[in-house]
Amino acid sequence: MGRAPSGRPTSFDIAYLAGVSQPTVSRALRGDRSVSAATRERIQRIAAELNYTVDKNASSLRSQRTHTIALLFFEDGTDENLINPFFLAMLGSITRACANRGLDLLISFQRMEDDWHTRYQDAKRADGLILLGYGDYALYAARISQLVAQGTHFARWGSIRSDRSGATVGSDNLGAGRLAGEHLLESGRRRIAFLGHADEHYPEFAHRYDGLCEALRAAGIEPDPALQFDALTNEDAGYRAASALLASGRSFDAIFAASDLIAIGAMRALAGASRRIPADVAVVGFDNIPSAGLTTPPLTTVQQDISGAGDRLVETVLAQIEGRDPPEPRLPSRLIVRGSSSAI
Amino acid sequence: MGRAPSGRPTSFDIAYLAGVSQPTVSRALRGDRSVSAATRERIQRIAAELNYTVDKNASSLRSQRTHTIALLFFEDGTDENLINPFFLAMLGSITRACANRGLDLLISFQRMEDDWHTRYQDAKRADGLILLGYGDYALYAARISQLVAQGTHFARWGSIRSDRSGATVGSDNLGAGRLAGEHLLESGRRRIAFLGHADEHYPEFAHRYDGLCEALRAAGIEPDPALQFDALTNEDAGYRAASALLASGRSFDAIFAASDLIAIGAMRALAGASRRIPADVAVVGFDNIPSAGLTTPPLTTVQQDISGAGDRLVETVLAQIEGRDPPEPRLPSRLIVRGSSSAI
DNA sequence: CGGAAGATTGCATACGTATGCTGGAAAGCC
DNA sequence: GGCTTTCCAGCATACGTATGCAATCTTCCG
Repeated sequence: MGRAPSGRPTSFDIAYLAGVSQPTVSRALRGDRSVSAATRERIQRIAAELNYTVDKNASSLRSQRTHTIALLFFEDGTDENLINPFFLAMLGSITRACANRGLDLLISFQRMEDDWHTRYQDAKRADGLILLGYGDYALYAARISQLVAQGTHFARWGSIRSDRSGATVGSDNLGAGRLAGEHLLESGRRRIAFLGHADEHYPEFAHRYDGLCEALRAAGIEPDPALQFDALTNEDAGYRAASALLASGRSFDAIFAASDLIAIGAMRALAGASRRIPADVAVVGFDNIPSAGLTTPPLTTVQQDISGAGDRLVETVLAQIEGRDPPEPRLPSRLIVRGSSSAI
Repeated sequence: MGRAPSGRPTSFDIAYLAGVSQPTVSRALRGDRSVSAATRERIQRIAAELNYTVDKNASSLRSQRTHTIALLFFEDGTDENLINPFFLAMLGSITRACANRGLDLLISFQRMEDDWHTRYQDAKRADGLILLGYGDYALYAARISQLVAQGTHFARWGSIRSDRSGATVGSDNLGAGRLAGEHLLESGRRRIAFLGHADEHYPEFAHRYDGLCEALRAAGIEPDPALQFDALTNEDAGYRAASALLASGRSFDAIFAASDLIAIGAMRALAGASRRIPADVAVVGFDNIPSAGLTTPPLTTVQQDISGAGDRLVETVLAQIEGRDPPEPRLPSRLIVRGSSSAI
């Protein structure tokens, strides 16, 4: 019945010591009911004594299940050394969600141009993928449909309205935009500028803008397209967008920025132009990054449900793998009111 | 010569199509010189056409090398949902270092109490470990020697003077503390308080304090132990430590905080007590987290060589795995001077 | 032209686990 | 008591790759 122990223990060693066959060990350790309780306990005890652990490689090879998820970040070239703080928070949440389910997490940063779409699941490294990244949506839309075509299990963080194919999980950006808009309207603002791209290349931002517009219209105000300025999600872009807004000469009494980093850049520009916040201009950001509480004045912002997001993303991937129905993909957000948007 | 292709391609399928044996395919794809250039190219072409990728599980099982490193974060209970920004930056750097070397990165957050010391390398999931975490050093010193005893390959981020066993990579905390001290002395400060633990439980902080003391003595000033206040690395602790300092009634004209988070908390306390920064009190932090540039006034701080750190950590683990000599473990830091510490 | 060295490739097998199938024993049923 | 059913465990094998060794073919040299 098997060979004697030697070196790092294998299931054969346990089998030898327990006086059973290797398959019985395998079954016992996975809690298979077809092993009697008595032998199961004996085997588990011996395994514990020997500090035995199942070899993941052998196990994955045989069962074709890795119990691992690969998390793929990507950013389009910019910010080589800095990671978007929002994604970092997300990373924490995803890690926890995986740990809770006994999954391992592989992590990798990708440039948009890499062939990330094939590397992990094909190499049997992971059972599924989670995709995370800002950037021009059009650039990876093609990759995504390729993933769908290949039958890759994946979930992605993004805007839900824009792609029905593939499993996308995301905040209710439309509702969140409306929330921000209503808050600014309630505090008496009427001319609300939006800093952030608002086209189909950046659907998340676009939906936030749409939500703002909805709130304005509901209050009987027709949105002014001239108050929308493009900005990608970093501080410099926010500074430039706000500078352009100031230079345009148009009057405005509030700024809704598509991200906190944009908002922070904008506040710098406003300070440079001696506009007082919130007296002259109210500012609302998006994401509630740690720095948001530290600006002067502290930044009012929209907080996404990050800890829910990790859970939802992991659950969505698992649902695909196991053929279950995916969970609700849309997550609520809430407004964090701070000093940058007090009433006039 | 092997069976015909079916389903996801294997090395047998490639072999069949190329009219060679499976071992030859394996050798060709790994660039083994013992395969003639002609066949190697033919095989590579066919493999590319079929979108073939080596099955990592099978490969790892056979070769006993995973080409994967496991990154283990841990924090002692506090901050369940927030991750220390410094470690996040580190994560980015480590990820990049792994990618550059073709390594995969497994990531996992651990509580100090878990049995992380056995889970990864024993299960053959990773060739080596990187350990990252603040917390009471005494708490995991035992685990670390256990790792060493087991022959686990690992590198850890920490303070170098305090443990010779195992491979520790870290900043030159002593030198960095001296740097901060000299800067404050040059700007005319004489009574410099230190906020952060300074005992053997937190060797990194202790060495920063030691560096400060060295600088003081070199300037002919005997350090006043009453100006040192314990603080763990978060904002609240900084606030409390600074409050205690203020309440002590002792005079001081500068604060050197063991981390930026502590510094930020301290600045809040100073503002509450109407002490002007830097006119009344200069403040220097440590880490240069993103928020450091956003405080009012912007925080002078010490920047560790994070991108070098990731590289060094990965290299140290690899050196152990491959039996090479480890690289120099000590990394230099530099001072980032901002508004919080201008001359009086 | 014989033999040795070198270059290529194939053969056999190992890595450690999981699982379909078979077989024997115990238990339940009429 | 003979039958079916249930429970438990073993046998055989597959997962896909990497590698020591033997075998073949070239080439080269005396």
